Amino acid sequence: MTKRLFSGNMEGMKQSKLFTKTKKEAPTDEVSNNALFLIRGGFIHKEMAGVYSYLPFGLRVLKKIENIIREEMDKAGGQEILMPSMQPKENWEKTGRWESMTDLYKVSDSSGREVALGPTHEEIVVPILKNYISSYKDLPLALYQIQNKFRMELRAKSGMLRGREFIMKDMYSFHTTQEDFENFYNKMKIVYKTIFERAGIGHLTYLTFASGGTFSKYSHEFQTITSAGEDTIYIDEESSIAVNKEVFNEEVLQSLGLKKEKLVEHKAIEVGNIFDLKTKYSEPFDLSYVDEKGEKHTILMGCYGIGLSRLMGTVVEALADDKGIIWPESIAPFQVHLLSLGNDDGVLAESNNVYEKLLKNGIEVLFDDRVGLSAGEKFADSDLIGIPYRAVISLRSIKENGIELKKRTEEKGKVVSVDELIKLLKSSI
RNA sequence: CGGGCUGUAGUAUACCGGUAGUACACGUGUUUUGGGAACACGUAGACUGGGUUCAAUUCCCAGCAGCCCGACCA
Repeated sequence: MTKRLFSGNMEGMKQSKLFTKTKKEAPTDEVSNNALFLIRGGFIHKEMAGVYSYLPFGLRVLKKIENIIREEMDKAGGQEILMPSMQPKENWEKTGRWESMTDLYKVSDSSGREVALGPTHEEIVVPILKNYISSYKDLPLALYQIQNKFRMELRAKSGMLRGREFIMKDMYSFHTTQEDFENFYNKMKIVYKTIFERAGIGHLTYLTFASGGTFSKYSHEFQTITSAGEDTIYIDEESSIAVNKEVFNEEVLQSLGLKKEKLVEHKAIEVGNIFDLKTKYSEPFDLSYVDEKGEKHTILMGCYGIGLSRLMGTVVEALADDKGIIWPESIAPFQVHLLSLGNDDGVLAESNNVYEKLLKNGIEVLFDDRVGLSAGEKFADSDLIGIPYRAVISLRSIKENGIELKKRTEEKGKVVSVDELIKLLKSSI
């Protein structure tokens, strides 16, 4: 089932009309593979260190990631909301984080009023709920949003992996008992695993034990193997779990039942995390409920984050080859890249026919209808952009009575009919 | 935030104390068309401020910005 990203006829796009262009030269102010490919392919544009605009391709990928996450959050019982980036200083003073959080962006206007640019939203979501939650009957509850976050990283780096403004899904859950919380927390582990599988990096992503947890001594991270990663983790393939270097010691391994000699060291990037917040944020705002007996209790909380922009960069890092990006079908900007080769009128007419046919069948297609370009240039662009399937129409393919179809990961393609192509693409998602 | 390096066209680069050159991209035209075509013509550039100098894009200083290493990263 294909989810429509946009209304109207935006399922397809003609490259001759697209305002972005691919770049042959790599920019010198980026080093990381994800930023280099995403910028060269026209997915993103760098505004300043750690801050990027999303261009049409990049936005499409982002929307697809967003849809996967939204579906899974909704399935897990989450209710979607959208909270502001500008946040009152008083809320942050109440939790002590106006002073303690060193990477908090504080901005002031000409009247001298100071506000925070949200790096996370406990300070907002908790006061909201004070207006609505007062009984045990209102709980449990889980709210989430997909929204821009701000963090004053002293050193933004690695392209989309560590930005100052980035896009994150943050969910907050609210519970009456520790048991209820733990059930939900454990459910979220499975939900997260599903999300990373659907995003195409499930095979590289591990539930990782890290420092910072409260109820179980650990916090849980989801780490994806990539050499561009900032963390070092030790993976036990058999149980499919990992231990972050920060808590890697004999005592921890023993408590997790892991054998040191079976663990393999990898560089990895944290694509998601889940936290037990206990009453850390409900307490300062006195977010509480009354139970069946009329007794008042402070609400227990958990929080669950996934960096969407980081996930996008991670997929590029983890799956690209030396020619460019290799998108998983689930989050590729388009399902198929249709290339029209040569300037023959018959080829152009046939390409247009096929393009229209694909659109009518609800297939998302990027159509390289540009004239005057060499075949090599179109192939190189196609490899860089990384759409899973490439369909070529040329004098040669017409002579062979079909379309040359090749996966991005394959060396050689095969000739198929339009109907076979449609059938394949309809079933692939 | 400490240390280092770097700022020349949309991008990537060259040379230079005295008129800034090239490639990609872009525009016009002709040829070409299965792995980043060719030619011709054209558009477009020295981060900001101060100093030295007859003269600064070039040398010096400061600021700003970018990158790298480190620290930091609920």
